[in-house]
Amino acid sequence: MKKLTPAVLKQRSECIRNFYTERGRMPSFSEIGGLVGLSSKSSVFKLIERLEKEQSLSRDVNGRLLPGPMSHPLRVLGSVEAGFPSPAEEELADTLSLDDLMVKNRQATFLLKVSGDSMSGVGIMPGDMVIIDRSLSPKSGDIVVAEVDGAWTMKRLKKSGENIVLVAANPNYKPIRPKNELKIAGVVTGVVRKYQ
Amino acid sequence: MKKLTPAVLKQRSECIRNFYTERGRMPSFSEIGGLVGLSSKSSVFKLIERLEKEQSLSRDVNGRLLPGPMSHPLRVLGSVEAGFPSPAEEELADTLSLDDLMVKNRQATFLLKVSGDSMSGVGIMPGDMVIIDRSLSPKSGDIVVAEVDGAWTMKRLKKSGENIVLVAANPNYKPIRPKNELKIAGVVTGVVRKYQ
DNA sequence: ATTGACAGCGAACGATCGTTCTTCATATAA
DNA sequence: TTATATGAAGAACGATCGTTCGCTGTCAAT
Repeated sequence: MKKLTPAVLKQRSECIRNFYTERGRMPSFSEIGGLVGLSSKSSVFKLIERLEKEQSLSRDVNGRLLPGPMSHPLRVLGSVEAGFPSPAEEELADTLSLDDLMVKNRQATFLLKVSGDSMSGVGIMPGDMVIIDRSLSPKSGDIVVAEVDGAWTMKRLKKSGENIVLVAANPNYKPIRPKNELKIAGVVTGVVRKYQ
Repeated sequence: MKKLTPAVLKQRSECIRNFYTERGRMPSFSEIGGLVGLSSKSSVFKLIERLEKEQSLSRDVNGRLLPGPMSHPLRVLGSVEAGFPSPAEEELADTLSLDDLMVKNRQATFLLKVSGDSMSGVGIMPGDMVIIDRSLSPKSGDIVVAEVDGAWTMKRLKKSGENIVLVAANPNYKPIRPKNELKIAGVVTGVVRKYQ
């Protein structure tokens, strides 16, 4: 048999990962055999042993398979101006999942697409999606989604004593002082934007 | 025994869902028993049958458990100015995972923290994280991370024939015309920002 | 040509899986 | 009261799981 190249190993690892993202669970050894083209479970067993050593796979406390170190890993590197990392540095870097990073309380969280440029001054552009947490109590300085006098807007909340003002981050918009009621739907905890 | 109230049913369902989000896989029947406090697998079996009918759980083609309809759900709602949705609308809305939304090719993707305000004109602020895909071939108009004449920067790429220019989105920065070499590390496919 | 390492196959093992059945206790209805 | 429905327990089942062992064949170095 030919040598098992890293390329082949990676391809097989991706087969397994694809199964996980598509089906929401890890495949069994027999299923992995079918995915990568191995008719013996023991061959799969050896494959898994390898992938474990390479950290592209891990196991539960109970010995069950898990995708990657945990959850959906994304490499996090340094800052742009600090220089670009070498492959060696990458291996040391932390990994995380966007979901875990951005969402604390999944039950109370949802996404909202932004239209209008009232917050473009702080980098929230039309077309962006904002992550909103309903469970947080809004503090002064937070960006909130609120219903003021019948209309829904996204603005920055400013409290000074009893005085409450909603301020846009664009000088073209005037601060709003709610006359009657102010219903705050949630606090903006993050922004995501997708190019292409 | 007392009647099995919908509240209890929901609580047990959430126990299972929590296990999934924490551990990345569905629990076995015995494990579910431990989670919700049932010492018999057959009791768990009946519980699962119920949850299946209530659509709060589903099964594989192979009969394996799946969390809910599918994947890590995040509600996606309409745009801010279109008005805020009622609870009824929420249930109909699509759900998605941030990871699936933002990352196509996980192997070639990583995150980079932005420092400097050279791209603040397009809403990429200092402290934001950009999602970079190494596998994409940079096209004119893309925002790229590149090494020009020894220094790493994030700029917008402009090609016109053989002419290549890197343009900042901040008028304080002058366009860069790479003299010697231009190494493009990857294309920015998204931006995420986290408040608090 | 001989050797050794490696990739894969196939059989067999105990363990655990999900399922079914029977039994028991209790709450509700007649 | 008695009767019935319901929730849970427990035993037993075949099926599948992950694991181990021994074997074959091929590539590469000696």
